[in-house]
Amino acid sequence: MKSPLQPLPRKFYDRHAADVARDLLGKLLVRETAEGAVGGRILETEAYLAADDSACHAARGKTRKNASMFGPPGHAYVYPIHSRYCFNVVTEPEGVASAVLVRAVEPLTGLMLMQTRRGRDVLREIASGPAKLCEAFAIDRCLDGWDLTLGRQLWIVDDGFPPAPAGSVGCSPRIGVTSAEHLPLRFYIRSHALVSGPRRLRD
DNA sequence: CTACCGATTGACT
DNA sequence: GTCAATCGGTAGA
Repeated sequence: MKSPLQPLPRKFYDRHAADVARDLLGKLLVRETAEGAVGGRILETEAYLAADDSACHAARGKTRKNASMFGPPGHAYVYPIHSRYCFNVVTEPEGVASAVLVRAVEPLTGLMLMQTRRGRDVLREIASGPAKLCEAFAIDRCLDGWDLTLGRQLWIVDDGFPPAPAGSVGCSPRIGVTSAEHLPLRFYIRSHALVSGPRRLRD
């Protein structure tokens, strides 16, 4: 019998990024630091593909910034943008550079700590957005390349929460990208108040 | 070295 | 809805 807080195995991530993005919905993101533990359920993801995806950071080859994407699946890819951070999980075998951006989670544990880190109380301002989520979970450049299957510091678990039924999962173009903007690679829990973006992209 | 720009957010109309 | 702040990464002189 597995522990309910067992990290997702590497094979979960060793698949096409769009499949991983869809299947991450409903999983639990967990973060432990000296300040305490926080956790939240994943509500919204975006896939960035290894092939035919000009919006993927790896589309123009390997650099120091995107090196984690070229590594093994199940590791974090954390990058800075606009003076903030975004958190991805690396997918597909080593050398196939694809990833899934986690855009929103529903805060479940450690809400007070997250509110303190964010400097805000309103639930929708805690982790409804890729950079908001990183601040609430204290995810920064130090965690770029972190192995998410170790089950410490930062990992993802299946806590038995029922998978989202097909009808409750929305799919749309990715938010904020300026190329390949038509590809339907964003996945989210429909009509959930804590999904990021304008209202029309939430239901 | 400089110039440009972005997988964002928060403040404002 | 609009828009500016902000700064690391990248390309190019």
